[in-house]
Amino acid sequence: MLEKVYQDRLANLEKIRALGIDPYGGRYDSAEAIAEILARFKEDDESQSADAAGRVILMRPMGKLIFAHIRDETGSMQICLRKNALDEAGWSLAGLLDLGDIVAASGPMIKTRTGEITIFADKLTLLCKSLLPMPEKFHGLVDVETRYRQRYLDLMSNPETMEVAQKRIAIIKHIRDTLDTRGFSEVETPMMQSLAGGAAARPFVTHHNALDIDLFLRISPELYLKRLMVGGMEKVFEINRNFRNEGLDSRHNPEFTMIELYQAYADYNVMAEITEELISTAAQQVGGSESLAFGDVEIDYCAPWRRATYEELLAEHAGVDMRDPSAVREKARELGIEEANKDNAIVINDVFEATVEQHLIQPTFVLDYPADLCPLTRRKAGDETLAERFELFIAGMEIANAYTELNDPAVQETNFRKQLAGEADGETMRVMDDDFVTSLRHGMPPAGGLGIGIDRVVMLLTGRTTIRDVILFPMLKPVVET
RNA sequence: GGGGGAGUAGCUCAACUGGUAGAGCAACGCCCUUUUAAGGCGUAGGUUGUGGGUUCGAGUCCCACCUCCCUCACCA
Repeated sequence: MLEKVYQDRLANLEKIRALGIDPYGGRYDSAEAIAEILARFKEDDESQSADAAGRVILMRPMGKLIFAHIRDETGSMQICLRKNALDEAGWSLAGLLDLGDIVAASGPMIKTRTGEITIFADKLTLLCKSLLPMPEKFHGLVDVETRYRQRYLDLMSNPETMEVAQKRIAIIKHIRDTLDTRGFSEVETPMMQSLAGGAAARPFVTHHNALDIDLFLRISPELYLKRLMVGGMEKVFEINRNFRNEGLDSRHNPEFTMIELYQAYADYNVMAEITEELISTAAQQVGGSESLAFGDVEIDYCAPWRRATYEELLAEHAGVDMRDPSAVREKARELGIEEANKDNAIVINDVFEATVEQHLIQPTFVLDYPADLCPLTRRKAGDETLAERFELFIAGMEIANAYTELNDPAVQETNFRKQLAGEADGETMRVMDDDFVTSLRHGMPPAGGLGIGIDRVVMLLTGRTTIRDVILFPMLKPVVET
């Protein structure tokens, strides 16, 4: 059947060629964005005209008159093709159009008696013949697998998919603009690293043939951005992909987009303010409100957000004092968490993840993590057991992570060497990076650093509860030919 | 990786307790100059994800495999 449609359309393509028309079009400069055409339309003015280009998404042929809807990136509108108004080749072409073809139509623009703004074309230009059928015109494309595997079909037939993609673009642009205003510079650091540092995650491994060395796709840009701080760059950020060789689900994709930023002479409190500003203003601008639905909850992005310490939250939700290891271990056993061969910090964190995170629905900064969990973070002044770190949770998801950066090379070296019992293999943050320690010995200014998961922010601000809806080409298993 | 669910025409979906696989849209032919998912008449379109099995008979029941979704674990 598909083969028959294809053959029919190929036949139409040859008929179009026989009319002397190139079925694959060419440069076309005169089209105006459909949203702009519709916006400038004036009621009761019959002297208007317009020129629009887009994909044919609906067609209603009625003898010597064809109504069609075309859609461009900005919207869709009706065009009308009439035998009387077109030249002979133009009318022949109109008869050979299929759904999915890309055309341009220009001519007078008036409102029909049913109230629809319509271009009554006196010129029809074929810009590209489509040889395969569009998804169903009313229901669009529903099959999730096809939506992900053939995203172009999803984009062309489901306007909300295009809308999410545009909002993602707008959010990232908003972040860049805001940071530019604050005096930050965007930099690029290695995606391929000989040591996978800066985070705790299993890396992807690849091989460089000429050097005959294994390399890791980065799990974090952190240690490179800090080297730039040592070099004298005071406000830097990078928006790029990180790669983590772990499970896939509705909140995790193996490659995901992070922004990391560093500001000299700042601390984690400054990072919290920046985080609030970036996300709350993005909610306003892109989501249209500071209160947005996510699943069945309503998130209020109006700053300032709740700030609570790790210790307070653990007491509130787990009912234990994190400074009392035996109480924490007892709670862990109660929760069914294996604790026997793990260090205290690991057990505390397991209990925290099991009891607290799911309750952090409204934006919440979790402050002051146990220092042992944070090898790259400065200890808190006045309490060496805590680190000046926050994580931001929204809708139970970790959205951001920030430190007052550790710039003491001796402490950094010690932390790199200290492997905590109970950390999963290959998922420690304590990878010895001698060159990084050397850089700290040259002196890194005190600084605040921040990482924000862009995909998850886009999820929140577009109300999408699966990460695959905000990544245009999410990871899927390749189709196996059988 | 564990548990649960799904896969039927190009698309969106039906098919009772195992009994001749259907509809709408799209396609093809004819009619139609103001339609709005246009309408009317007609035509064509299927290895029911793949491979086995049970049965007189399998889309339906059983086994294995593939892919996707949900969920748990890991993780941001």
